[in-house]
Amino acid sequence: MSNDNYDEGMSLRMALLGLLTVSGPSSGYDLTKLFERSVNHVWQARHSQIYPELNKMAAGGLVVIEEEGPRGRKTYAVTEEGSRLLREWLLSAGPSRSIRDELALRAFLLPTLEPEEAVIALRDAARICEAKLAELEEIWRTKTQAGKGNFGRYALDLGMRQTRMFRDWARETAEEIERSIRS
Amino acid sequence: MSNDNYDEGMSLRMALLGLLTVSGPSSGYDLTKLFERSVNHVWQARHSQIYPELNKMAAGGLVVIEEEGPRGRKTYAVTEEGSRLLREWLLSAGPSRSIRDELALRAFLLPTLEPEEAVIALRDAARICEAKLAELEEIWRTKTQAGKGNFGRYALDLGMRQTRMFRDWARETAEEIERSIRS
DNA sequence: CTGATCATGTAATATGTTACATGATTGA
DNA sequence: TCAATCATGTAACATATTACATGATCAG
Repeated sequence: MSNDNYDEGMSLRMALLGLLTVSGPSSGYDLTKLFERSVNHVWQARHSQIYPELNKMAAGGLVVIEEEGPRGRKTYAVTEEGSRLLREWLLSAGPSRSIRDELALRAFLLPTLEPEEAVIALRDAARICEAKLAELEEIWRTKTQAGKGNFGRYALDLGMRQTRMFRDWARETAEEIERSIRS
Repeated sequence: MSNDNYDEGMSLRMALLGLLTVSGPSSGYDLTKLFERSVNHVWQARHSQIYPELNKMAAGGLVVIEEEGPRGRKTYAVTEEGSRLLREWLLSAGPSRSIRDELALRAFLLPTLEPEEAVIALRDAARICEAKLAELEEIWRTKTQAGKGNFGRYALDLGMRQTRMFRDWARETAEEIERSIRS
């Protein structure tokens, strides 16, 4: 039951399987923090969503409780079946774009503002990106020093590219609008 | 009640206010189609979500039923209050990135595959981007020809940049993995 | 012994998808 | 007349956020 032929919402499940695959057996608590530090740039999930999902996954045989630790800590590990499911999902491409990007939506609605105000909002956005980028670059430095493998590195690279791209768009669009104000 | 101090989920509301602002008074049916043809690239909503939301918005005084037409058709228009709310939302920046991007998530999880398979999936992703890019560029051409104003144009530009960025990332990452396979 | 962090969960509510349901109008 | 499209809605379910709730362990 739950989600077997319901392809949406598979994402959280896959994200968890992926994190478990790479980081090895982990608790829901670990996974919550891993989520925040890694996948978070493209997908969010809180502990209140992660814990029940792990229970469902365990019930479905995608993961097993490998060990029980100190304060009720449960360490999960991916099973053969979980591994197979993740692999299949990753290889089944499909041009299915399920995107929800609030920042892009804001961008989309920007032209409903007066040009002067749109410029202010765009400069704001660019400034936020700049800060974000500095943060990501700092992580990049610490990450490439320690030989922590490539997981997260590709995604981090993607995150930095994305942030740069958005910053540039915001700047250039602001300039374009300013030009059109003056003319 | 409903969502007043609940900042998530404000997005659908804002998208509808934005579309109404730009396209003028429209019905739920119109808005559903407008959604599909425009905002859809960054945010999705079905009619089953749009109709109830419009009713809530009308109850909250953000829109009014301006006219009732042929088959129960109701034409909504933005009120002063709705207009003000949209403007405030757009000007309240905040580094709040609420993103759910399935494609990026897949990318993130790629390193869990065998290198050879990851390369295949990356090439696949790049190919999909290429197709999407061609599609967006076609829209760009028809849009910049007809003087339909700047609505959608900034967002379309952003969409194209995003797609290009992702395609390049996929390609370059594929190449990097291939190099590491050979060594 | 005390505050920070580890660790797991549930409840209430909001958001989003699929499927179901109905009927009017238009154009061929 | 009949198929396509216009037009609105609800019901059941899945997904996600916020807040509530509890207690163990560790470091100073």
